[in-house]
Order: sequence, then structure tokens, then C-alpha cells
Amino acid sequence: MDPSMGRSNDSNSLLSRSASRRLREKEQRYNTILKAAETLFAQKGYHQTSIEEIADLAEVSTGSVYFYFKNKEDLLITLMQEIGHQLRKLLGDELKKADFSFDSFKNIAFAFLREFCGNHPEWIAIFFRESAGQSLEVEEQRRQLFSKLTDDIKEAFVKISREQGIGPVDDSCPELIAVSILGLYERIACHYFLWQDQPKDVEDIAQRSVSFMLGGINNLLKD
Amino acid sequence: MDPSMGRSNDSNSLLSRSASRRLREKEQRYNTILKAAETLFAQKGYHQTSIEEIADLAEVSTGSVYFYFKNKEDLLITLMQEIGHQLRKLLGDELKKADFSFDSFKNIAFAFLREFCGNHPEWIAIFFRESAGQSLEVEEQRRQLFSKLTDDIKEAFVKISREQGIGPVDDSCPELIAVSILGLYERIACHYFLWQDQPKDVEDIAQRSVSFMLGGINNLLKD
Amino acid sequence: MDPSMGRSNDSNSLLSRSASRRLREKEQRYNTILKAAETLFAQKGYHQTSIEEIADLAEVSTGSVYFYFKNKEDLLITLMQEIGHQLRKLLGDELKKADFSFDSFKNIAFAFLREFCGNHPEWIAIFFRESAGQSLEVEEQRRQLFSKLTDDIKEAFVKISREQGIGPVDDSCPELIAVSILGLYERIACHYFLWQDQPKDVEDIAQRSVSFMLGGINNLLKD
Amino acid sequence: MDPSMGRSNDSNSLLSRSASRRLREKEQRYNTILKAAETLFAQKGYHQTSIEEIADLAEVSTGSVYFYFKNKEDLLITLMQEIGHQLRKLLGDELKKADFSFDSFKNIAFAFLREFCGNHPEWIAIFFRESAGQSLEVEEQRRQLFSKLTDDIKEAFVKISREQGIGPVDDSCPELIAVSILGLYERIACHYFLWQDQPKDVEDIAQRSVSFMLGGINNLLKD
DNA sequence: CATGAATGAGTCTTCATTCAT
DNA sequence: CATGAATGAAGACTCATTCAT
Repeated sequence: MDPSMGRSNDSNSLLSRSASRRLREKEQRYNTILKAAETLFAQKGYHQTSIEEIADLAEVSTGSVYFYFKNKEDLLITLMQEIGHQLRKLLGDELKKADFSFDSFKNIAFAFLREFCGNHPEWIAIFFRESAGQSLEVEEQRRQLFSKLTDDIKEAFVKISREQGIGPVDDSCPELIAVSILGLYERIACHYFLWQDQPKDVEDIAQRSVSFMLGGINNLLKD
Repeated sequence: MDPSMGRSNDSNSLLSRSASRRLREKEQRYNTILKAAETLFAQKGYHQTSIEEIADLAEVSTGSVYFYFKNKEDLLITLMQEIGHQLRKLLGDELKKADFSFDSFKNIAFAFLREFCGNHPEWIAIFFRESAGQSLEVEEQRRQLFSKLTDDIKEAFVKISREQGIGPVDDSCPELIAVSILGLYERIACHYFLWQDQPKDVEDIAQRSVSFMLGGINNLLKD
Repeated sequence: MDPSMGRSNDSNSLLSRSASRRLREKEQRYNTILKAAETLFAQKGYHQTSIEEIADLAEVSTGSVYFYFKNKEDLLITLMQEIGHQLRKLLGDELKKADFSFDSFKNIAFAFLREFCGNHPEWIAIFFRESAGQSLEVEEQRRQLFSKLTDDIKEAFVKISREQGIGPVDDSCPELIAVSILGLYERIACHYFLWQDQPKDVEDIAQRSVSFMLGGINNLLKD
Repeated sequence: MDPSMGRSNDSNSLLSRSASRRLREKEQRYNTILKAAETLFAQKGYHQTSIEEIADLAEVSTGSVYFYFKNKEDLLITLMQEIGHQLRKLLGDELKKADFSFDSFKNIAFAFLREFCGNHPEWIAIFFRESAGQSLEVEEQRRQLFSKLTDDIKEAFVKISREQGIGPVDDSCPELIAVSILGLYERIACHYFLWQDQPKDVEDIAQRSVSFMLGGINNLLKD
């Protein structure tokens, strides 16, 4: 199909094929190791998991773990960032679809509880539990990730309020709202998805928590 | 009931005097060690603190630490329980004073931010950060302490609603409210008192967070 | 004998006895471990010796090694300093006895070959072989120890020359003489005591090497 | 003998040309890797240098290092032998020129300090520092190389003495002279070229050290 | 021949815990 | 009851070496 055949760096040539396959395999290994760490950190906790266990589960040698990751901490931080990225993506995706009403917040909350918490309880364990109480470096990463999330929520809030014709408010107000919402859903996630094996009624929780959140926002804006 | 029990060092024999002195000293040592652990856990983190460091700060030997506490974990759990107890006390005290209106919640929030967070940032570090991401045993304690807090809030809420003539609501509603409130203030505490050195305007945060909380509660009750 | 008995910090009291015994035992352990390291470093080389082997030979646990020494490097550096100290002592002792003639140098050389090399071949192995080619920290220590030795020789030389009525010489000359003498005996020690199992005739080597050294010094002073 | 062997790239067929080019490239690679090892061993020390670092500096893969050298030790030993060879060449070249007087020794010393030490401080680091305190195999090589050097000096000395009409001396005397001279210049090299960044006055050191050496030799021969 | 990912044995080091004094 | 030296299991991490591609 591609007339420019015959060059070795061509994506159709044999060399390129084997090269790209090796590259794919490398990525796969990286992901396998990361996935193993995710599973074990969520299951047994960060400190209770040894590199050897991760290597065993990923079916590689301990040396390989250190080929792909600087050290044990790097595994945790990478996971935290990955999960943080997914969270922000969820937030951003929902906002894009939206018509700039507070319904976006409702949708985000639903998506968070249904998809994020429902499908990935390990993510909650790592992002909201294991990331806490570790080293200074991890704590700093945690702070930064939480800050990014709060900023995202804050910005979304500011944009929507403006769109809804709500007068400009004191800057500290959106921040407090963002922080509150984050805390709200953090604890709901931990309470219902980590400490209770399986939440009976996700829809119910979603409905009510949204009601709480929107009531809180409205009341705060009234003042 | 027994008036002679009011003071522990009350006694009339020489032996008893020295015995009571020893008892006092023992208690003091216990507290000194616990205080040292509190300081260091909050400052450097649980895993970054060694028993030797705690012993040094408390000016005792490592062996003494093990006389007063079963092991390192015991120190953390004792601290968690102590702080959990203070939190519940704060909650209970405020409720006792109250006239069974939602103003109690307002007062509790103010007390939490002003007194608890303002005067004891170490407690936040230990209760909301160091208690997470440790061993299974610690996690179980954390779950139980958080449950107790949620239950306290839930009960307070139920009692007040009843008093206010608000019809009996679905049981899952008070739970969600309690969980939400806990999460709200947990993250506010961490955000403003742990990650920002000193919150500029505690009163402002208190005012607004209460507005958010009450707005949330009201909106949830409307449905 | 001492009338001031009865005080617990008295060297004759029971408490003091057990305390001093424990102190003695502690020192003994320190020395046992150091001696084990000395033996093994000299026999198998620094890098070929593991902490576990040292602990085994000293009949202690690995942890104990780390109670008495910061790390493996600390063991080597301590040994180097110890041996360096012995060497300087040998030099100083011989000079004290001396009548400020170059015969001191002769005596020192004899003492070095007879006592130092003859009785402690391990010291040569550690001071002249194992201390080289290790880490930056060790190399720095080596440099400093060698500098001290050169300075000692230099000073001795200057003092003796002055005493002997030899006119003041360019400062770089004593230095070169000191460096030369050190090199001379370093290699003689390695050649005859490390690489040849047992030197046939120590006296002969001593006699001749002294002749070489004094001839060198004299010739240098003539210019 | 075969004139067509003078140049390695001499050939008359296409295959041979490319073959000879490949041969040249191979040699070049070998040298590049060796040079990289030399630089890094001298700079950071043998143990502080990893094969990967050598490969990186030589711009080849780690695998290639193992194609050209059996193992890491082989790199060090090859360097030691190479440097030892250069040293013996310097010695031999100077002796060939000479008229069998002790002036040869003077010339050798000057050449050693000026050319060897002045132009190749890395060689001193490797030959006199890194070669020590490593494995048994390396130590054995070191012993052999030093023996060869001592033998060279010894032979030169014997030949010159004979030529100068100096009566046959006890065999152990030339050996001690050779060992002494080696030690002398070893330490001078380390002291002035390794531990002092740049010797102020190489000529001065050369002059004086020769004076010392010759004085030593003469004095020893008198007895 | 070159590559560089994979290996895994080997070691240092830490530190919670114990126990003789 | 206090002490603090001793323990030793546990684990992170390194890096020389190999080998499939």
C-alpha cells in the first residue's frame, strides 16, 4: 500500500516489524509490572508488599522491576499519577459533554461512583489510602495531585457559575467548594467501596450525594 | 462516690506515699513517651520514626517504650484512639450544650476548626494521614474509629431531626450525611491545616463550610 | 583502701564493678569485631569479605557489627587509622630515644621491618594494599594518613639536620626525602613481607635499605 | 619478513578491502572501550565504575564490551598490562640509547616523571592505585607486573655495574636496589601527580630524586 | 557482530523486639 | 522497673553477565 517500501525504518519492513514488536512487548512488561504492584498494594498495602512479590506476580525477575522503575516508591508514585490522571480525565470528559450547568457536577459524581469506584476499587485503595502515610516524597506527590484535582473542580465551578450568570464570587469560595466536594467523595468512596465490600445501592448513594453537594453549593452561593 | 478516690496520691502511710508517687511517675512516663511518638509521627511520619528516636525524645530507654507499649503499632493505635476520643468528646460536649437544633452542627464545626485543628495540627497529621496506609491492624482500627465518628454524627442528626419535627427518613440517608460531613471536614482539615502552613482566615472557612454543610443537609431532606 | 567507699559511682562498689565490667566487655567486643575485620580484609581482601563473615568470625550477629561501626567502610577506615597510629608511634618512640643523629632513621627502619612488618603482616596488607583502590572516602583517608607520615618524617629530618649543623635547606627537599623514604619502605614491606611468604634475612634487608636511605639523604644534602 | 603484511588494510579484492575495514573498525572499537575504561577507572575508581558507564562513554552496548573483553576484571588487567608495557618500554628505550653508565638511571627517572607522569596521570591512578585492593586475580597480575619491572631494573643495574667495573655483588643487593627505586618513584608519582593536582616543579623533583637514588646506590655499593 | 533487555545472586543495611543485668 | 546491648529476619537495591533477536 505504501509505495515508500524498502527502507529499513519503514513501518512495513521486517526490521521495523520486529522492532515495533519488541517495543510493544517492552510496554507490555512495564504495564504488567505496574498492574502487579497495583493489585498487591491495594490488597496487602504498600509496606506489606515486597519487590519480590511484585516480580513474582508479574512473572519477571526483581532486576526487571528495577529496569522499568527507579525504586519501590517510583511504582507507587507512578500508580498515583496514573490514577490521578484517570480521575482528571473523567472530570474533563464529563465537562466537555456538558452544557455548562451544574448538571455536569451531577454527571461527574455519577461517573465517579459508577465507573471509577465500581470498576476499580484498587484505585481507591491506592489513591485514597496507600498514598497517605508514606514517605515525604509520596506525600508531596499526593499534595500535588490533590491540588490539581481541586483546581480542576474549582475551574469547572467558576466557569459554570459565570455561564449561569452567577455574579463573581470571592476567590476563596470556589476553593472551599472544591475542597469540600473532593473530601465528600473521597470519604464516600472509602466508606462504601473499601470498608463495605459491595455498596448495596450505588444509584441511591449517587443521587443523595449529588443532592447534598448541590444543596451545599447553592447555599454557599446565596450568602 | 468514694471521696477518698478523687486523688490518686491520697494516702496515709509512707509506703503508700512512695507507691503513689511511683504510680504518678509511671503515668507521667507513659504520657511522655506517647507525646514523643505523637510529635515524631506527625513530623517525620510513622515509618520514618524509629523506636530509638521516640525513646531519645522521651528521655527513656528503648526497653522502657516496650514496657509501656506492646509494640510500635500499639503507639500509633493508642494515639489514634486518643485523638478519636478527643474528637468524639468535642462532638458530644457541643451536643450536650445544645438545644437540639442544627446550630449544634455549626458549633461543632467551629470547635473542630478552631480548637482541634488550630491547636493540634499533629492530631490531624496522625488521625487523617499517618493512620492510613499502614498495616491491616491499623487500618481496622481506623475503620472502627471512623465508624464511631460517623455513628455519632448520624445519631446526633437523627436526634435533632426528630426534635425538629422532621419526619422519619430512610436510614441510609443519615449515614450518607454523616459520611459526607466527615469527609468534608477531613479534607478541609488536611488542605488548610496540613498542606497550607497556616490558614489565613479560619473564621471564614468555618462560616462557609457550615453554610455548605447545612445547605447539603437541607437539600437532602427536601427530597 | 579508699575511705570514700559507699558511693555508688565508687570504683570499688558493686554497681561500679558490674558497670565497669560491662564497659570492658563492650570494648572487648569492639576489638573482637575489629580484629576479625583485620584478619579477613588482609586474607581475602576488603571487597571479598562480607559483613556476615566478619560477624561470624567475631561470633556476633551482623546487627552487632552495625552497633559498633557505622558501616563496612567505617571498619576499614578505623583499621587504617589504627595502623597509621601504630606507625607514627613507632616513629615517634624511636625519635624520643634518639640523640638527634641520623642513627634514629636507622633505628626506625629496623623497628619498622623487624617489629611492624615481622609481627603484623596483616597491617601491611591493609595499610598498603586494601586501603588503595576503594571508595573516594577511603582514598581521602589514605591521603591524609600518608600525609601525616610524610610530615612526621619531614619534621624529624629537619630537626636532626638542624641539630647536626646542616644548613637550612630548601623546604621542598625535606618533603621529597620524606616521600622517598616512605615509598622505599612501603615497597620493601610489600615486596618482602606480602609477596614473599617469609623474608629470608630481615636483618640484611634492614642493613642495606638503611644504607640506601642514608646514602640518598647524604647525596641530596651535598648539592 | 612478508612485505605484504606491513599494512593490514593492504589487499587487492573487494572482499578483502571490506574485511580489512571491518578489522580496522574492530580494533578501533577495542581501543575505544579500553580508553573509556581507563578514563573512568582513573576518575571514579574501578568499583565505582559500571560496565554500562564504560559502554556509554565508548558509545557501544554493554554486550559489545563483553565481546571484546572477557569480563570487567579483564578490562582492568588489560589496562594494567598495557601500562606496565609502556613503563618497561620507557625503561628499555632509555637503556638502549645509553652508554652503560648510571646516567641511564637518571634519564629513565626524568622520562618517567616528565613523560609518563606528566602526560598520563590516569596511568598512575590505574597502575599504582586501582590495581591494588581488588581481587586475587588482579593482585597476582600486579605482583607479576611489579616483578617484571623490578627484574628489568635489576638487570639494568647488574649490566651497568659490570660495565663500570664494579665487582660482582651479592645477588640480593641488586634486588633490594630495584625494589627501592620502584618504591621511590611509585610514591613520588602518587604524591606529586595524584594527590597534588599539578606538581610545581617537575624538573626539581626529577633532579633531587635522581640525586637521592644515585646516592643510595653508591652508598650501598661501597659496603 | 551489535544490541540491550533480562536475569538473580549477592550484600549491605535497618530496626523492631528481646532479655540479661 | 529501667536499661541498652544484642539479635537476626527481612528487604531494597545493584550490577556483572548472558543471550535471543
